[in-house]
Amino acid sequence: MAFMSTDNLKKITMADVAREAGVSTMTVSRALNKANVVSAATLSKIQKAVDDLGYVLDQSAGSLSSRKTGFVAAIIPSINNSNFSETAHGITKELEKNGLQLLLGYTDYMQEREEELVESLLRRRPEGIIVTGGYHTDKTRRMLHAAAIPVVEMWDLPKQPIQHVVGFSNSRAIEKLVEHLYKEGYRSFCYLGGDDADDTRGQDRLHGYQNQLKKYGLNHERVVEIGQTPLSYEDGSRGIKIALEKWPQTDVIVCVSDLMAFGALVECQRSGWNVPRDIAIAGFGDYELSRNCYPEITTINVDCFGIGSQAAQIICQQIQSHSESEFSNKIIKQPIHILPREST
Amino acid sequence: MAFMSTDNLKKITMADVAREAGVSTMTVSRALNKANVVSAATLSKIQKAVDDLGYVLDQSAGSLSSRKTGFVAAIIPSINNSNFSETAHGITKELEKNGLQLLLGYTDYMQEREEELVESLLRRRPEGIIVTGGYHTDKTRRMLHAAAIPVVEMWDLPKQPIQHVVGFSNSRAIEKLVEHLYKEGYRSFCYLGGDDADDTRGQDRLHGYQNQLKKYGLNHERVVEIGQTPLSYEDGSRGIKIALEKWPQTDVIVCVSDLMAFGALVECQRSGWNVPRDIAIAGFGDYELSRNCYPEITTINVDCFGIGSQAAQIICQQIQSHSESEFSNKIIKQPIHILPREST
DNA sequence: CTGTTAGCGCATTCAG
DNA sequence: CTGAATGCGCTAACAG
Repeated sequence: MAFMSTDNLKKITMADVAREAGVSTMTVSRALNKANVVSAATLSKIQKAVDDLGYVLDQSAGSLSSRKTGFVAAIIPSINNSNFSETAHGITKELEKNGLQLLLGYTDYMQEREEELVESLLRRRPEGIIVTGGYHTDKTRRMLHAAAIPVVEMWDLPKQPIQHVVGFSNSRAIEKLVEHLYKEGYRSFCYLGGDDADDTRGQDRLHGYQNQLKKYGLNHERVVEIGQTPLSYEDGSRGIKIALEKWPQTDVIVCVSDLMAFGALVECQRSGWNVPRDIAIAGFGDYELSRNCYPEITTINVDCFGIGSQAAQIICQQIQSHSESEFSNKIIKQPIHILPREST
Repeated sequence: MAFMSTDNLKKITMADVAREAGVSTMTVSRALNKANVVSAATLSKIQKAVDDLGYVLDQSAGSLSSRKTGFVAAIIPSINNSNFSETAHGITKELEKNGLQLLLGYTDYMQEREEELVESLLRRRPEGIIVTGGYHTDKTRRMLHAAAIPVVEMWDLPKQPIQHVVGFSNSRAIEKLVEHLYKEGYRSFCYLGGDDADDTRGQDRLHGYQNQLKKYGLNHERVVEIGQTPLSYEDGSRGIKIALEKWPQTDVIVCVSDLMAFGALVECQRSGWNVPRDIAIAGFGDYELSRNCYPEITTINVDCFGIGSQAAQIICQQIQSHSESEFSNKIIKQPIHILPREST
């Protein structure tokens, strides 16, 4: 590639393009915004000018004028090795179709960070916002309300939804899993989860576990709480050792996530315990991993990608039909599927 | 929570806050931008007005005026279950410290999407941009140059860097791995990779593999190319079956990624082949998984998080010391570590 | 189909 | 430490 000159460093504006093409800036604006309201002749003149000058539209100026930023904000706990990355993918895909750009914020599982993230994202004037879970501070709720934009809560079924919801009941999911395992004949249960009070979805899952066992009159107190979110393999490995030392009669271990379940499974392989003969293991989340390990892990499937794309769809609809629609709040309950596999 | 009234739906601007606090908008602006140049008395008046009105600063207007958007753009292939999510995390963390917001774009491993992504991100007037790899179309290069902002290429060592680089040689990494395996005594190699010509880093890895084997005068033609990026477990499982059918004498399989390696490992477990006794397996990327499975997978470590945070650091430095610095391009070569583990 | 006028909501710059 | 005037680069609204 030839040496690139450092000349045209001064910013090129729409006015430059207009002058070059011999039209007004308004015509350039129309041409560039794909409004098919410009004659073919002028369009090509403008195209040429744009190419010659290397002009790129300045949306930050445009959105000030049009009061449409084209941003949608989303807040998720983490993007690493978690179900939420699938959700982020789903959101992005859907927004892309509508020409919207995602502004992503991570809390790193620190609930208290949500408030500041919401504020800093709101400064960008997104046209909609997606948040994870149903637990928010009062100030957060106030800010979201004042923003007067579509809000979607996802990954849970909040008791007091802000507006729209795309989620499922984490406790109900585990109840169904326990029910399934009970029917399979398991009676001596143990639970592996995190020790993080902030992880509200984790807490909900534990409650679901305990509720269901109480219904059966079974011992629901064999619970190992170990590790901070994001929980991972090591926590599962450490957890199962503790569990089986304390309660060697356990025949099935329910894990708060597939990652923990896999860690537990690997620990069994190392220790020469046969899964599921000696001990059965179940997880949560239907990670790609859990259907691609040996033995495959019994788990609960939730449509992570679908949660994201549906949440984004709601935002897009609300933006287009700019109805105030206080009365059309959508509560979308995602289906949950128990996937019995080799590990139980 | 009490019923929320739908009244103050009209946008609240800085002028409203100024009126409420009995000062000029300029003073409000200074107070809110943390410039400690406002008297304590007026500051608290402004704070009160902001709280009462629920005002949130409008950065999209501010950045037009100040010519600083506070955005940094980054383009990565994918965020799902890949090393790049760690890199995105590293970028975000570093930008956060500097009060910058990441604008993320995914190519989904489609090289041709980079061009349109660059253009749409540049419309947002980011103050810097980070791209993955060193292969870009001419138009992309032109746009990046014309943008006159800091550019970092990462995850590779381009022959013709645009500006700054944070990366490593993918081919050199595999050469080192093959060298290690050779010293361990392996002589009958096989390679498992994708069949995607677009995956330039994958191609580089294959070349490294073949180069090193040529040096040893060993057969370098046992290559199974299967699956599109992002390669995953299934590709590894299918690949190792094909490989061992064709070349049963193979004693070590080198995989383009840990995910494929794990898929291959699981296939061995299912088929009752002992790893590493019957067949050894090595991967690439040092995924958390590969040190938490059984047997642990020999792999190549690259500091994914560090690549991201260093790339972001360079951007931040360049933004602050707004030097044109055509001559201070940083080429940061990341270290590569071979991690011998149980699978070889 | 195209141009003109006005202004989006802030921060820069210069005065006080 | 505070205020007034001005304009960032673009698009809405209207007129032709």
